[in-house]
Amino acid sequence: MAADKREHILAVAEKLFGDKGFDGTSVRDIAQHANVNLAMISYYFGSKEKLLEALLEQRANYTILEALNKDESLTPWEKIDKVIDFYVDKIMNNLCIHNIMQQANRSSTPGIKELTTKIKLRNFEQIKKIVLDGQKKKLFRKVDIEMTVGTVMGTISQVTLARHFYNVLFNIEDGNDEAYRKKMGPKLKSHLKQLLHAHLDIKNEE
Amino acid sequence: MAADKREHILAVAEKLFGDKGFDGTSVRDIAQHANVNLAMISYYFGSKEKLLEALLEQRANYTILEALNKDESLTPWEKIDKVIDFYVDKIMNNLCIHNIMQQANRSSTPGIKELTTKIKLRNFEQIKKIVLDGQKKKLFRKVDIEMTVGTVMGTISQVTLARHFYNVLFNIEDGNDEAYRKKMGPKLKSHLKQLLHAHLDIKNEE
DNA sequence: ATAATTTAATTAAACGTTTGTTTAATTCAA
DNA sequence: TTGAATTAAACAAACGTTTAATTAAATTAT
Repeated sequence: MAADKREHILAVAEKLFGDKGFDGTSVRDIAQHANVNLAMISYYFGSKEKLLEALLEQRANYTILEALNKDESLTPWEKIDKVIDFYVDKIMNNLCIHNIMQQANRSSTPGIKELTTKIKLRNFEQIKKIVLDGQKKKLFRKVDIEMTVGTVMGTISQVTLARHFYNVLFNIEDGNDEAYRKKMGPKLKSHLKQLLHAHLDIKNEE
Repeated sequence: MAADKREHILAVAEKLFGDKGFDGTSVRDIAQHANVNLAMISYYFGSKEKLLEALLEQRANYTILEALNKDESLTPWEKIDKVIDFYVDKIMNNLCIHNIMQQANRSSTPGIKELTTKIKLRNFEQIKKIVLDGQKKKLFRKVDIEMTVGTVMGTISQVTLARHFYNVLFNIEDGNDEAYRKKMGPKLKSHLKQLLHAHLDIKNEE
């Protein structure tokens, strides 16, 4: 069936782009790993670049944050914790696509650059709302919001990007996605929560 | 002269690898931008991979941290601030090589992978020492050291890797290195100091 | 329902470039 | 005059993409 094959190609491309980068992955690589004729990729997607665009557009449906922000029953503190849980899970379960997005900023076509920036901006705005709300309610102190969000995103990115470094640090087998998730996911969550609580708490205002 | 030419090729390669990635940069690209015959790159370095290795080995002389750590006159708090200043300056003034190191983890030869990991491990150990010392002196509270260092490295990396994102956020012209340094450097420093002070201060122990 | 016809999916082969690297000849400096 | 530096040209391999032919599926007509 056609739709299944398309999806399969996308899944294979995600893995390969994530592991070896866009430029480091050839169309023949993808075709071979997907057990698909080379020409099928041009047939379905038009080109290698378009394949990447299709991949990003399909995988970047970060709509849960908006929903979370509309939930009036949650306090800003609860929202912060939920955002961390959501983000860490999301990225730890999509290591490849996250790596692709981080790398997509260089070289690639302006369209892809703008697409990834748009996604990041949308997420940033949602977290910003939470922090502003917490400040209005006199729970959070004054902080540099842009940099605070950068710390959350950056800490998580660090764990997915410098993966080999953490494999060595924690004796995790290279390439074992499941073991990495299990070890680093909980570590990331509790660290980020503790960090943001100390950072944002109005009691720590200087 | 020979040594100068070698250095010039390294400088050009650094810029191009940093901008377009290792796989996205061709040997002909480098030769052309360096105004050097194509064959000179093989002649001087042996291969494209070896050129990258030479680049990393030359640029990764992070010895200042060790010196800083031996300075007994500084308190742990002062050391933290100095490490942040040092790191931010270092990376903001070497945006390209930092991007290269972040990307070098995928695809590339095991030798390069190990080299970048070794550098990161060395830096990690130095910061770890400072934190442990602060804890021994009852100034810092108990924290997850691996993740804390990850936050520092990750926040800085985020600012260099997601550069286009911050260009949009702060209305900085794309590609203007100097403007980026001037805007983001101070922001990074003051944010990280405030963040770590709240995070590490034993008074914020829960 | 079956045959005819049209559309979609799939293939192997070839296209022209670009890739990293090497060669063999030449120029330069010691 | 010897060895290093530099060059233009060529190398084979890999690249993304296209072509033209074939098979499978869907649609229409009988």
